Amino acid sequence: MIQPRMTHQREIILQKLRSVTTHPTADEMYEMVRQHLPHISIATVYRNLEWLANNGYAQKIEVGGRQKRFDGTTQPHYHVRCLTCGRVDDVHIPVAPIAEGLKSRAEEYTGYVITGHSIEFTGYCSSCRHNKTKNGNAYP
Amino acid sequence: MIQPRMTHQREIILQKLRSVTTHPTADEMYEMVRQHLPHISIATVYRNLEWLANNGYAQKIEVGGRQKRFDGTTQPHYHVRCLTCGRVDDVHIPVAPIAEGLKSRAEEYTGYVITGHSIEFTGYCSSCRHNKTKNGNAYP
DNA sequence: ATAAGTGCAAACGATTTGCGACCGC
DNA sequence: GCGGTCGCAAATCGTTTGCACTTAT
Repeated sequence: MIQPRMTHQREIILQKLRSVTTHPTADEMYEMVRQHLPHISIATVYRNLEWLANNGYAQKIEVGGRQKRFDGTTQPHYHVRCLTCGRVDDVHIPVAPIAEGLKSRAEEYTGYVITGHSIEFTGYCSSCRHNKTKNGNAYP
Repeated sequence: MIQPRMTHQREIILQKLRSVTTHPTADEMYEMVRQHLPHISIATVYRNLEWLANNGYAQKIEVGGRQKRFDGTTQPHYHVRCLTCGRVDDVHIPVAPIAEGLKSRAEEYTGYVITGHSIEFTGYCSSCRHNKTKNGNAYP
């Protein structure tokens, strides 16, 4: 039986994650947390983000792009990702009614037992539309 | 101005990709193509899959899991991923009517210009439900 | 006191890149 | 022949892991 501990590092990581509405990557979290805990290791950040996600304190979101992102919110919702700058924002469309319709249809068509779904929108955020200074499209 | 060439490697890669209904990862493609071109390099496979995706011959699909997958089909559709074995199948739900409703609502809520969306279902495929021999849940 | 958690550095898996040789057009 | 493409090996990027040391309970 595991006996989880609320360490100082874990506490700060969760607090920082909840303090933002963005969806930071592990290394963005590392930079944020380092301001309070300068000696923290990137491995500790990864381990704790994983732990927080597995224990219902946060969610790990696997959207397009190379890095995984983390979300301090636990209720289900959808995401938009900017194709220019890579930022990920929430889409506050009600999930439940959509989910019902999709789930049953998907089960019929595929023979899977469906346990979840996610929707990722892609497009251009307002700030990227304004500064047309293309940044090399780092996030295709 | 670029002058793309249909090299032997590119041709075989596309042909192999179109010959399957699965959604192979780059290294699965490498193994498949190697049966015909034993000296091909994994780098060539990556470069060509990227090229095919960027030039409308295939799509790169970025679902959960560590590796990206490729799809020889270019018309839009959704995917299901098995949480046990990691396989990805198509979900033949009509995309257009769903897309319209979602797109406009997402734009309203976020201020993004939405250019696309993808839906990924997760669940358990029929063969994984039958062999309950858990394989360590390699694909969370 | 004990086992969960840490920091560090090294290992890892997936993908990308630099470069000289090669081959479609 | 020119320039796009190849194969190879090395480099890079994000993430995970082994290990000796801390620390919360």
